Amino acid sequence: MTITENTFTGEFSYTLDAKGRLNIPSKFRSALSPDNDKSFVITKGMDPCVVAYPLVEWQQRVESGLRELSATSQRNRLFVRSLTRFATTVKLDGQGRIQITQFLKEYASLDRDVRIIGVVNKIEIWNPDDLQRMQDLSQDDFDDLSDKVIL
Amino acid sequence: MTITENTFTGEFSYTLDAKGRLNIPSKFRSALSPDNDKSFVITKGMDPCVVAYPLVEWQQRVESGLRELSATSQRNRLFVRSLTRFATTVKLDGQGRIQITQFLKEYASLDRDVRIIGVVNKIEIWNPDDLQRMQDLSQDDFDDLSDKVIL
DNA sequence: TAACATTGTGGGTAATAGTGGGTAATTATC
DNA sequence: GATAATTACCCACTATTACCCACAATGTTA
Repeated sequence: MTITENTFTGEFSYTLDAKGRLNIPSKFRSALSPDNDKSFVITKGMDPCVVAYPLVEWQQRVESGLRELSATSQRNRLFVRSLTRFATTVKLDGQGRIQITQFLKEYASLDRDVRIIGVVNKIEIWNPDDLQRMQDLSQDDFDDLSDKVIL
Repeated sequence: MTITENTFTGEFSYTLDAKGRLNIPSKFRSALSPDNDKSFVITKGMDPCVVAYPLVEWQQRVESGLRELSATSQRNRLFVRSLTRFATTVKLDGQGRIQITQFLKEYASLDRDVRIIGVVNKIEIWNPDDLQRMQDLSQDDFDDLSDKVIL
């Protein structure tokens, strides 16, 4: 198989309509493997954005990872809670859109125009202004990380 | 086999048509190994040009590395985002052309006439004027690099 | 050299994608 | 249990894209 399933790249501009519906780029929809049942898990990102995981990615990588964290540590409990509290499973409608919850819309200050970007194994949904405000990596940081990837 | 797969050399002049389509030199197309499914990943270059990787090259060298980076680190998130945001998978059409996204056209200030050059494992797409403006390496730089490559 | 294949380029058309809105079904509220 | 609010499902419109066909120029083969 050539195209990598559940892998997302690129940046797209979309609009959040009056009913709170958001179109998912067609390229992302077709990258979703069938076992996801056309569903994502959306939750609060670490940055001020909404993050959407393919359902199976969430179950296999995130949920199972969180399971490993001992609940005796307060820090762990806070971390787990912060991720799961706002996590919602959403399914694509007939037109390929998902519904963004009120809380997440406010958290990421999403208005009408949003920017959707693919970040390998997940998707981020941004307010265009916030995205632009994110500072770039310094050259030093870039150099540190460049042994992970050969460009 | 005479030609090395997924290896590109030479410089070619092509035109970007009104629909944003760009022909890939026939030599490059035939060098693409079949497992690429006639696809490239195009993205922002470090220089003001568009870079195109054969799909598998991108998956093996870039994507798989990015997958290993935990998103709990802010630096990692910035790094992954900076590389994937501008990356799009494009497939050759029946005539062997790819579609250049609006953003990349603007970034590399690509107009009608473009210069395509093969850079071993990837392809660069330049505005001819910008390419000419790039100065050549000095003899000192050559000396510094001479232990890396034997000419 | 004549016939043929390939390559770069252009354009028409059908299919798809993104967006908006109506209505029925479901859920929540009183 | 009746009503209001929300959500899910369906239909519709427009712009973009993908796919197909065409053709001139160049290269190749018999």
